Amino acid sequence: MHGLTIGKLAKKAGLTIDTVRFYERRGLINEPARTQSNYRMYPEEDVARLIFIKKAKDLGFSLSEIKELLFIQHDPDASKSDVKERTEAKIRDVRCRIKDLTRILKALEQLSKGCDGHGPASACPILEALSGPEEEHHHHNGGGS
Amino acid sequence: MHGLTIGKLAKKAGLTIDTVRFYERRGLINEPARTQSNYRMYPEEDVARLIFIKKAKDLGFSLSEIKELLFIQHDPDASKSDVKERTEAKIRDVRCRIKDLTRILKALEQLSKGCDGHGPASACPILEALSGPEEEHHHHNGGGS
DNA sequence: ATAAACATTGGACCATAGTCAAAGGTCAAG
DNA sequence: CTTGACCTTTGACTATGGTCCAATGTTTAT
Ligand SMILES: [Zn+2]
Ligand SMILES: [Zn+2]
Ligand SMILES: [Zn+2]
Ligand SMILES: [Zn+2]
Repeated sequence: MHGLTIGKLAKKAGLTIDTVRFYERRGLINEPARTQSNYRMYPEEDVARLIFIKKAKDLGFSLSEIKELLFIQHDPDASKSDVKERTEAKIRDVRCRIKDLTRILKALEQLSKGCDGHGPASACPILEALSGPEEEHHHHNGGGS
Repeated sequence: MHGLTIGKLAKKAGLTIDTVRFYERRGLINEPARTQSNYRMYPEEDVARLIFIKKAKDLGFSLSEIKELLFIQHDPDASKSDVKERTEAKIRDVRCRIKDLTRILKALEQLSKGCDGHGPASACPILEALSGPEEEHHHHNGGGS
């Protein structure tokens, strides 16, 4: 018998069976062949495909973005620039999120610095700042994952 | 007549009616008094409370964390250190997320640098890197929001 | 008086990425 | 042949933060 059952596949890829089936429903992996008894039988290549998904996820790509990357990977007409553009878009997205978080961090640090941490909360400058008048604030660019 | 209907309140706070009711369900604002005709009537203070929520949200606090902050704010026995500790925890959380994103950014930049963007995707080093063998990777500290 | 604007409730639905359970069929070992 | 491990399906549920809808009731303005 050649091929892997879903359990073997999941184990090789370091995922759960549920996750593999979830990716199938989402169209990230092809519906595999079935045995006479209706068990899914996967080709060895699907291990690599799942590892691809995991790695891309670790890089911050969403499942739908990963789906596109997988499609590109298997499209003979796709060009490197298709991949590179998506990578650069993700870089912009991540940079934007880092900027947003950095602004938040600065604001939190300012607030924390203003509070000595002693005495009743009723006189806490952090709470006072949050209770103060409204301000303008930045709005985040769409972006993926 | 004193007090605000939900529409006025939402407008003053810059939220939608649905969001105000959602916050009520989540216990972020008290259930308000009702008129004879069952309309919610809010005290003016609730405007400040909603603005507090918005500001805390902009600082990266989750609704359940904000609920705690609001509770502290109105607890005569609460101390500044309760607030400060939560602020510092959020600072650690945000720093951790920035670090995670920075690692991701570096990895994406490396990948992007390796690809000239010309030619067929079949020879794209980005896709090759994603198809390669598995590596160890960092695991993110729990953390809130 | 009548229409527009506003309020009420309950519940469904969006996206994201799974996770779990129930009820049953299949396969390998002892 | 039975037990346990493995597989099948459907569908519900988790967490987060809302958003929208229908059907109905109320208030306000003209
Ligand atoms: Zn303080
Ligand atoms: Zn941003
Ligand atoms: Zn490339
Ligand atoms: Zn982290």
